[in-house]
Amino acid sequence: MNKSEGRGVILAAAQRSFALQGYEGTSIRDIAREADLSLSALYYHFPSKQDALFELVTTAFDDFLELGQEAVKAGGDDPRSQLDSLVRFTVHFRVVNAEQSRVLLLEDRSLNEQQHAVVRAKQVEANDLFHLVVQRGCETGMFATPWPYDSVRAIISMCNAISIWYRPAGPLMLADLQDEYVHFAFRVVEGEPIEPVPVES
Amino acid sequence: MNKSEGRGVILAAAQRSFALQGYEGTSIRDIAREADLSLSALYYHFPSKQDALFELVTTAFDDFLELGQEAVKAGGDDPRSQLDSLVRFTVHFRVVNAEQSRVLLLEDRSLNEQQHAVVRAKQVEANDLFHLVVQRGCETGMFATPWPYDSVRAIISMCNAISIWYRPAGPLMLADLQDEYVHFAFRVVEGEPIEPVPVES
Amino acid sequence: MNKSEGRGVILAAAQRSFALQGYEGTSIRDIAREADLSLSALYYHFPSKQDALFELVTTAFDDFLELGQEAVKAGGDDPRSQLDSLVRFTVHFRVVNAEQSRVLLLEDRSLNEQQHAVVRAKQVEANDLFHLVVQRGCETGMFATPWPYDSVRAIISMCNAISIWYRPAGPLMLADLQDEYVHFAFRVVEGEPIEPVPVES
Amino acid sequence: MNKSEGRGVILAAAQRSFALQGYEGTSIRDIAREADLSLSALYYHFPSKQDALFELVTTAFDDFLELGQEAVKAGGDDPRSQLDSLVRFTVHFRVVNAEQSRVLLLEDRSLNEQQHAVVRAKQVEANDLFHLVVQRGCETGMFATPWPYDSVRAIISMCNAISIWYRPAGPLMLADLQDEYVHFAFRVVEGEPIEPVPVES
DNA sequence: TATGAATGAGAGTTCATTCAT
DNA sequence: TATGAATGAACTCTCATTCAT
Repeated sequence: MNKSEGRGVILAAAQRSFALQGYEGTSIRDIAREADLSLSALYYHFPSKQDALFELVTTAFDDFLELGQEAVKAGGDDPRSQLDSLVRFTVHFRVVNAEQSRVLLLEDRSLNEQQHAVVRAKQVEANDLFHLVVQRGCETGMFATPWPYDSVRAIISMCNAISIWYRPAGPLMLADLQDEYVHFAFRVVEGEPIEPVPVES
Repeated sequence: MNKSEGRGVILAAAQRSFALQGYEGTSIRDIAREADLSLSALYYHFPSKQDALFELVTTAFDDFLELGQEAVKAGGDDPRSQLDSLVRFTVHFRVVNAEQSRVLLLEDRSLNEQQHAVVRAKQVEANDLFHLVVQRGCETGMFATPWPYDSVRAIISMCNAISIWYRPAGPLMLADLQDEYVHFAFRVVEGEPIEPVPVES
Repeated sequence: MNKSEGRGVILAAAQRSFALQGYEGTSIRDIAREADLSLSALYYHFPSKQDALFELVTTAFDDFLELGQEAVKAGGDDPRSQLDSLVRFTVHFRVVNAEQSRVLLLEDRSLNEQQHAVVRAKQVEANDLFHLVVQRGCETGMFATPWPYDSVRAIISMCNAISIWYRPAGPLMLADLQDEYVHFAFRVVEGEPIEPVPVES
Repeated sequence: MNKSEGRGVILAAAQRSFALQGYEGTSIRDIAREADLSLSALYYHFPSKQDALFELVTTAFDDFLELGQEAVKAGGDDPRSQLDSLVRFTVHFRVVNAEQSRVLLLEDRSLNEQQHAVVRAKQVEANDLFHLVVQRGCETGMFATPWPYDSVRAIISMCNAISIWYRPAGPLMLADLQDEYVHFAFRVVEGEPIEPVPVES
């Protein structure tokens, strides 16, 4: 197993464990077991448990950011289709990368101050994806909400929560969930959705 | 200090610590220090750290439930004023009892299975406060959302998140926040708010 | 066992172990075994292994200093009888407290910077006991050495080394050793001993 | 880099590290870093950390012994000039090879029993250089000390200690130090130095 | 009621060392 | 010759908990 393989295996194991038990609730022995490696092998690849968390969280944010930016771009120039695309993507990300999302959303408090600062910056950047879109939508009169900033907070909150309650075995199809949340988002910012949403439970 | 005082001091210290560092990230020595008590004093009052968490979480849920039920009642028979009252209360609770809320929302995974079952039941009960109101609102035609169930999830998610991002030192007054979130909730369930919301940032 | 007893037992065990295997070569399990205590009991009494070393070293220096000052005083005003008394005491201390001396002489490098500074100050104070006596002896013409400072270094070095090579089971009686080293010391500083030394091997 | 170069680099790195932090306080990673080599490269050249120490210590003793014997020879037949030469050489060795000396003097306790036996033999041989000279000096009446054996211990102790306190940046020139210690040695054995020592601080 | 002293288990981390390449 | 990857044992230290007083 070469170095980058090793790192990958460890990160995957750590993500699974952190998502399930939390960072503090996970021992590095848990991770080693999950990765089917010896304790010390972990320390060949990562200087500390916290560094592994940091790498997980930053990677997760970078992934989200990159794809989020693409989603906005894919929405063209129209804030409405940008919001549609961004919410659709976010719901997708929270469902498909639920573990990654749970770690990123819940475990950042276990980073040290310096790491936290880095992550907070990425967090702001990620939120700004939404803020910019909604801001422009309001300026162009497409969104009528009196609270552009807090409406974004509300939308982000509802999307993020998906990664916590969503169970893949459940009845909700991802596509339906995306439709729903796009709908909710447009309701919150008080804009017209770009296309009629098919009504079904 | 009598017994019930002692319990109170300990629970307060535990709540502060758990809210800040998480259950697993808090040692029983942290709590003792925070409560300015000896380690053994803690064990006089609580059989274990986990039991203290359990008591915190159940109390928090019971508090929320009791006041939530009152809020619904205070809304009379009209699902619209019930929703108004319920959201207003929830925002209030998440702001004023932010620590309690953070523990209740984030630390339940550290309970044991049996405790978790108890808590999950209360969680369902709490969510049902919203579901029943929205359900009735839809049945009476006052709320037009095609997804009564998931719209409640969205509303609950956005309200709960407040306890995470809200900083009391910030510019947002509680009353404004309540107005906003009531507004958002009505937008999500697609109903008419019971009174015009004053527009200000 | 009360707290100060506990500390005493641990310090004794640590001293024995450090003297034999060195600080770095001694694990806290070694100390615990030697003290017949559990690992964790050690941490009830000392915050760290290094702190135990620090306490040992400072105590050893303080003991040496206090008794050394008394020895000088006991020598009255005459630098010759002061030197006699001081060397006699030092040899005694190095023989009787050989373990303590070995730790103090060899393990100070394992202290942290701040602790080291404290210890270095005591070291200087201890050496000054000799320097002051020899200085005065030279000023009064009783000692003729052209190098008062370095002759003290030589005397201290030879005395300290005793704690390393001396074996109590060996043929050398303490009293004889004291006579010898007093004699050596006077030879080095080039002064007349205060009394004829009985010659025997 | 060929094999013997590699060994040299490693031994140099080990010596530096052991002298500074002690054998037990030095990890094999410290040595690798200091030698700018990989961990495995060390194990190509030495079967174990302890073997490297053994080689360092034996080499140091062999060096000292060889040069010490030459020093005695260079002193001709006269015990006085032999002692002069031997002390002069020892001081030189302790100053110039201070690291080597510190390892040899302080770290032998970390050898295993068998290695220790080998080293102890060399130690005896090295001390015997002095003992033989002083013995003859006493037999010929040139040295008057009543304790030939212990006076050697004292002389060796004061010389060895130099490698511990000496700082090359300090004011003491090597040549002066040699003069001083030759003087001290003759005082201790109670013999006439072979030449007048120039008096200066 | 409350504490000081102690404990066994387990935490994260580093150790000297090995081995396939 | 030399290395990257891995290992088991041991490290210092902290954990939740107990118990005699």
